[in-house]
Amino acid sequence: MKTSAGDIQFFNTLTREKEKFVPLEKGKAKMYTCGPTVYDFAHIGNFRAFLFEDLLRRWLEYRGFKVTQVMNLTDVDDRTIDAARKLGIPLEQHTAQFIQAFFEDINALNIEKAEHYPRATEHVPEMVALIKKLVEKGYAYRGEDGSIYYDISKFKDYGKLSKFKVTELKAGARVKVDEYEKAEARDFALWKAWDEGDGEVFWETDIGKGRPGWHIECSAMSMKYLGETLDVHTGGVDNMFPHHENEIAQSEAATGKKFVNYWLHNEHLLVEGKRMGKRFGNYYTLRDLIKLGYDPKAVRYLLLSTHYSQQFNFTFEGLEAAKNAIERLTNFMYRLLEADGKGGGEKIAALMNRVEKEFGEAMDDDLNISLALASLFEFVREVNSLLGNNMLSKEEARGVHSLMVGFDRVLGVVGEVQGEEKLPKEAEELIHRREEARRAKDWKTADQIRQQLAVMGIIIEDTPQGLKWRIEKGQNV
RNA sequence: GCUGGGGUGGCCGAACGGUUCAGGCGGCGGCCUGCAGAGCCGCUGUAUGUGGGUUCAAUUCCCAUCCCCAGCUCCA
Repeated sequence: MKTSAGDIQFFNTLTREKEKFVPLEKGKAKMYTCGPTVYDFAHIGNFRAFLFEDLLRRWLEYRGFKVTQVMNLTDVDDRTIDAARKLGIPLEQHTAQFIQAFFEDINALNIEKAEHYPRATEHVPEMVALIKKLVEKGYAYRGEDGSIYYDISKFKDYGKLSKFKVTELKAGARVKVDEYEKAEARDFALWKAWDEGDGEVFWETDIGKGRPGWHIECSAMSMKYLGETLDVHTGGVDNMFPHHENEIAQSEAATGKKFVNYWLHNEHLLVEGKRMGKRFGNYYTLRDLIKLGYDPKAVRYLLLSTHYSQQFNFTFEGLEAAKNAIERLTNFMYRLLEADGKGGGEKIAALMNRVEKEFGEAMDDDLNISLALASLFEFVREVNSLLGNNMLSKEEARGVHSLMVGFDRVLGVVGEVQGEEKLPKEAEELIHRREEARRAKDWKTADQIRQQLAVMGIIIEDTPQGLKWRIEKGQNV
């Protein structure tokens, strides 16, 4: 059975084909994952992207790769400046609270930490250096307004990611020619000369007073932390053009090297069939959902359970289903801890081999999570059946448990399942009284006590092997 | 207009030329249980937008057609 890395395939936007993942350096994966623009709370559509990136990261780790992930925090751009201006507070003060909120949210969603979270405002010198290089090489020019633009006609491969033809863009009806003073409408700003709208937000640099354009931060920061060429770059489909296209243009023009080997793009989240977006007002933040009583883990499961390249329609019905699916997995983990049966021998070993193989092959195939989950649930059902027949020894159950923990290191939805929990004294007392009541067939008292314990967050179950209890997690939500 | 992604059972979602078209959720019934919970088993009537074609065989390939969604200068 194959459990080693080497067979992972990704759908590469650059080639529009599934390709075997071959890293630059054996056993290592360098990824640049698009992060948030911190002008407001991120919504769950944003989190779909971050969850996809998390799944990708976790899968590479599962396959033994040492991952170096960079996630940028865009803390200076038109929107952050506008938002701070409207509130009349300094830019840093405005973005700080949303950076903090962002980390709280990804923590709640059990998203693994990236190695680096570079902020645009802290990398202006790197960006300026890159822009200077592009000017020197003749890829950029200064416009009449003092801003510096990238001349895409100089970059032969422009459009290779999004498959747009430059000439068509030029003639495109929606190009806003008035927006900037550009020699050609399709050129984009590398450096924006200060104007009144920027207020206090500007840097005095060799290339003038102003601020960086949007795209340059990703080129500069990925180079700084990952080198001139990286393995994987991810982001939402909306960023494919122009953002990622421009990143390629900037980076490859500056270095003369290929910027990214594998481009992965996640599709959008829809709400009631329409794209979720801040400009449409039909969005939920994670905080909204938590306020409504939903577990962030359910949100995680829901957003993860559909392949990243599919548009996904968010519904509360789906969220409910996700919650129940996690519960099934969690219950399974508890049952494993309690198992103490005769032993299933060959059967359980075969089941474990199969699920490990199927789960792995599915995930290797461009993170086919649906198929991976299918094999996982099938496994759960079959092992549950063995458990029901008391056919699983303590030893075997422990083996299954650690296998499941391994899967959950990828999925991140179950979390710690503790066997040895402490029961409050009064609860112990109540359980004792209930047992007595049951022995006396005083069902009314027994049910009353069970209800009382439930209010305390303690779940009681009567099984053929005797009474079982556990403390309900997430009572606070 | 140009460039992409889709249309699969009550809902969500795999598979993509061939054993019964996974799996989850929901519903119903059964087993177990004092009841409940968990779990297991069964069922959820001919599920692949429509019309053609290729093929021994199509959800899967081809053609046509309808519908939905997205991108097209700063929205993940």
